[in-house]
Order: sequence, then C-alpha cells, then structure tokens
Amino acid sequence: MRPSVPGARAGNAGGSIQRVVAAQLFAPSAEELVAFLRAHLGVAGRLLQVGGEMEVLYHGRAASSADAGDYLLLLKPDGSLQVHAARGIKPLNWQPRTDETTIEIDDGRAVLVAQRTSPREIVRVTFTETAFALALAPRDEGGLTLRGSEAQMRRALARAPDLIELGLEVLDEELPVGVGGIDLYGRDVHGRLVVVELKRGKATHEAVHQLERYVLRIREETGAEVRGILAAPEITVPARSRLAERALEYREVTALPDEDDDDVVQPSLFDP
Amino acid sequence: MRPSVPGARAGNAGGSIQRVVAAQLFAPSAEELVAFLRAHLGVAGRLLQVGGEMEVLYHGRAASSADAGDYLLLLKPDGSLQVHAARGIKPLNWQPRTDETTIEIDDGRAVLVAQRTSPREIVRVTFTETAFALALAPRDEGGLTLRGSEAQMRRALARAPDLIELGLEVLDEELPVGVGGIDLYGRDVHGRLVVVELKRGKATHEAVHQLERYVLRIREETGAEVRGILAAPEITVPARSRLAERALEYREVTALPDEDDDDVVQPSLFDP
DNA sequence: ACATGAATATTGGAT
DNA sequence: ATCCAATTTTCATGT
Repeated sequence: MRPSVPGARAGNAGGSIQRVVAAQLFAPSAEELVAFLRAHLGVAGRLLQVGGEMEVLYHGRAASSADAGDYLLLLKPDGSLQVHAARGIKPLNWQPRTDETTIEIDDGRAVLVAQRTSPREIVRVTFTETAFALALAPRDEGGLTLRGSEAQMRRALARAPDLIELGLEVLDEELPVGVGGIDLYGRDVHGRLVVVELKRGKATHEAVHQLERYVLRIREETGAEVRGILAAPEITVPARSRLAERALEYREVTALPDEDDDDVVQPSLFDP
Repeated sequence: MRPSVPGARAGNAGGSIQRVVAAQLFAPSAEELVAFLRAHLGVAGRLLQVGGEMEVLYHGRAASSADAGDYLLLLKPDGSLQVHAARGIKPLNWQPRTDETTIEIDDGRAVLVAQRTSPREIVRVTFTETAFALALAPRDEGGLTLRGSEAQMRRALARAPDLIELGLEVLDEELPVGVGGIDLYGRDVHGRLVVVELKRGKATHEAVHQLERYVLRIREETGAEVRGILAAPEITVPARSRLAERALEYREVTALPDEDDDDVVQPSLFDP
C-alpha cells in the first residue's frame, strides 16, 4: 500500500515516476536551487518547474513588473517560459521563445534571466522563497486531432455547397484577392457570382467589413453582379444590421455537428 | 544543511513548503489519485497539478482528442483548467472557467470531467499513468504593473500631441464614431481635422482599413477636410502602400521608451 | 448578457 | 524574414 497524503515517498521511486519526475527539491536554499536549475537546464527534454514566492520583471515588446508573490514558473524544453498566478488561463508573464537562460545568485537570491534576441526581450525572475522545484522528463506526446476549425468548415462546405444554398457551385477556395483571400468563391443557380465569408464563431461587424471589401473588389474586377454571403453559426445584432444595409446576406451554418451526427457541417434550419 | 537532489524530504517540512505545497503524491494508483483530487478540489484556494500520461477529450466550441501522452494538468482555484504539453505557451487543451468538476474511477482509471454551462463545454481527462500530483496553496499575489499598452500610449500622446505633429491639438480620446472609437481626434496647425489611429505594435492593413473608415465617416459628418494619421512603431510594406494610395499618413511613435529614458512615448525621428 | 477591441497575443501557413 | 488570418483565442471594459 502506497502512502497517500502527504506524499512521504523519497526521490526516485519505481515505476513511471523516475521516467517523468527526473528530480525534485523542496524548500531549497538559493544555492541549491541554482545548482538544481543549472543541472537540469543543460539536459535536453527537461520541463522545469519552480513554485513559491518570486518577483518577475519583463522588458521587451512591453514592460512589466510583478511584485513578490506566490507563482508557478514553467520552463519547457523548447525554451518557452511562463509564470502562472492562481487565476486565469493566461500566464502573468511569459516568453514564447528564449535564446539564452542563465541562473545566478544575486544578493543572496537565486535569479533566473531568460533572454530572446528577436525581438530583444528579457524576463528576470527573482526567487524570494522557493517551496519546490521539479525537473520533469516528459516522454512522447500523443497526437492531437481537432474538429470544428474554420478550415474544416470550408472544406466541408466546398464539398457540399448546397448547405449554403441550393445549386451553389464552388469555383475556388481561399481565392486570393488583393490582400487576404475569399473563403469560398462561386456561382449561384442564376449564374451570379457569389463571395462567401466564413466564421466558425459568432460573426461580428469585422466579418461584414471583410465580406464587403471582397464583394466590392470582385464587382470592380468583373463588372458583374456579385452577391456576398456571410456564413456563420451566429451573428451579432449590429453586424446583422450592417449586412442588411449593404444588401449582403447571412446564412446559418454550424462548425460542429450534433454529438450524434457524423457530418461536420449542419444544414441551415432556414433552407427552403 | 538541506538535502539537494533528489529531494528526499518528507511531506511536510518546515518553512514555506507546507504553506505552498499542501500535499504531494508520487506514482499514485487510480484510487489514490481520485482520493487526493477529491480531497483538494473541495478546499478553496488550492492549485492542483497532475503530471504523467493522460488522454484528453474536449467538446464545446470545437472538439478535440489528444491520444495518451505525457502532459501536465493544472487546475487553478478559479476553476480554470489547462493541459500543457512539452512545447509552446498555449496549452494543448484548456478551459477558462468550469462550473463543475468531478473525478471518478472509470474502467480502473481515474477520470476527471470538467464542465462549463455557457457555452456548453466539457473536458475529460483520463489518467493512464500518473507520475505525481501536487496540491499547492498559493498565498497572496503581488501587484502587476504594465507599461507600453496602447492605452498608455494614447494618454501620453494626448498630453503631448507634438510627438505626433507640431501644433496638433487633441480634442478627444476614444471618440465614438459609428462602431468603435477614434483613438485620438484633433485639429492640426492649419485648422484641419485630424483622425489618429494608434497601434502599439507593427501596423497592418487592418489598421489602415480602420483609419480609412473613421476618416470617411468624419468627412461625411463634417463635410470638412479630414487628415488621417496612423501612428505606430512599425508598419508593414503593404499597409504603407495602401496608406499612400489613400493619401493617409504614417507617423512613427514607439510604445516604450528607451531603458534610460522616462518618457512613455518617444518623438518620431522624422519630426521637423 | 452582449458587443467591442487590445494583447508582450500565439500559432501555423504562404510567399 | 515578412505578411496574413485563425484561434476552443483570453481578457478587460462599457452598455
């Protein structure tokens, strides 16, 4: 029978633990923390963690300063760094990539400095009271599959354009026009050109602007009649108004099927 | 003298550790993990962590499935959840808020289900081989101050509009016009109306579109001559071209001062 | 609750 | 390297 709470197990137990938890350290001194981090920063694949009281300074695209508080620092093997507070998805401070990370003693405290060259940025973490440090050695990751992206929606609608409108013929996906691209470009049952702007979430006035720009551009280029359709699962009230003012259209399509359905895109409830 | 690597210290050592590390568990069985998580999920302020092999399913705004792999799960006291892989700032899976979190044994494995009501979302984590679990009790956070935001830039430029152009008089900040607002609205030394669009980073064609919309709107409303200025530290080449085509202007301003300077906004290098 | 826009956005793709 | 658009964007703010 294994001990449970609190874990009284020593450093390297058997089983998976020594493969994932490479090393651990509780309530270290500044010197111990520095030695620990230096040792493991040099090992490829290590995910390091430090928990406890720390101060964080950042200077780069912006600049920030976090007073001493209890945070959780993660240093991933790809050089990314994040400092988490007790709330929210987003870290308090972070760095997507770092080119150089050093750990030194400064004024009796362990100080980690992570720098990036382009753009020139620096994060400086001063550990004022460390509760623990962990060195993890994650093994392989599993694959990730995502459904319901806009790209999937677009491909599904290109295969089944009747879900947007009966008789719609799709001529192009991601058709480049000036800057950016038209999600779906085609011709309706009466031969009129159709520009379709897709959104996987609630469409806002920005999506209407995008559609408007594309429609005007195609009208200029072809001189023909061009319809514009905004296809999304939802639309904000102001966006709906603006659409109506410009004689553009809205079509309801959902990015995800119901859980008991296999299709990626559902037909609109309002199709004739 | 404290022990260093690997930490052979038992669960509740003295000092800060028992205040931050409430409990720990290494290589637990499914039952032990369930008991641990249940016990600590009920305690306010606990930040829970589970490391090891797990599968993650998500269904909500989109849907995703991550095969078994070594990940790190964070459950914060505010109900947010994130599953981190070894790379990147962003979690593999996450949930900004959860309304209900349960932990059960299913087919011999510990399974955590976190649900959110609005929008209806669910994250299901199946622990296939747990290396460790930690219950942290973070104490107070320090304050965070940030410099270099667009709002700061705007306030600084409103106080010192000469940094944009000599003689510029600012009449309004965040002036609502249709949808959205004009960052800075004023009058130049010749009495012409001026619309200023600010960006704290590199300005793209979207910023030009925004400026264009505002300028056209103000021209319509006033019938007067209206200048449009895009103020940013950088601008993309296509955005610069589009500006020129529309007879709009670019002014270089930086969001952050040099490190040895106290001003928030630097004057343009090209000012007369 | 809804709408809006900033963000140290991050990330992936195309050129 | 640059530019662009999506993102389960998240987040703060105003209405």
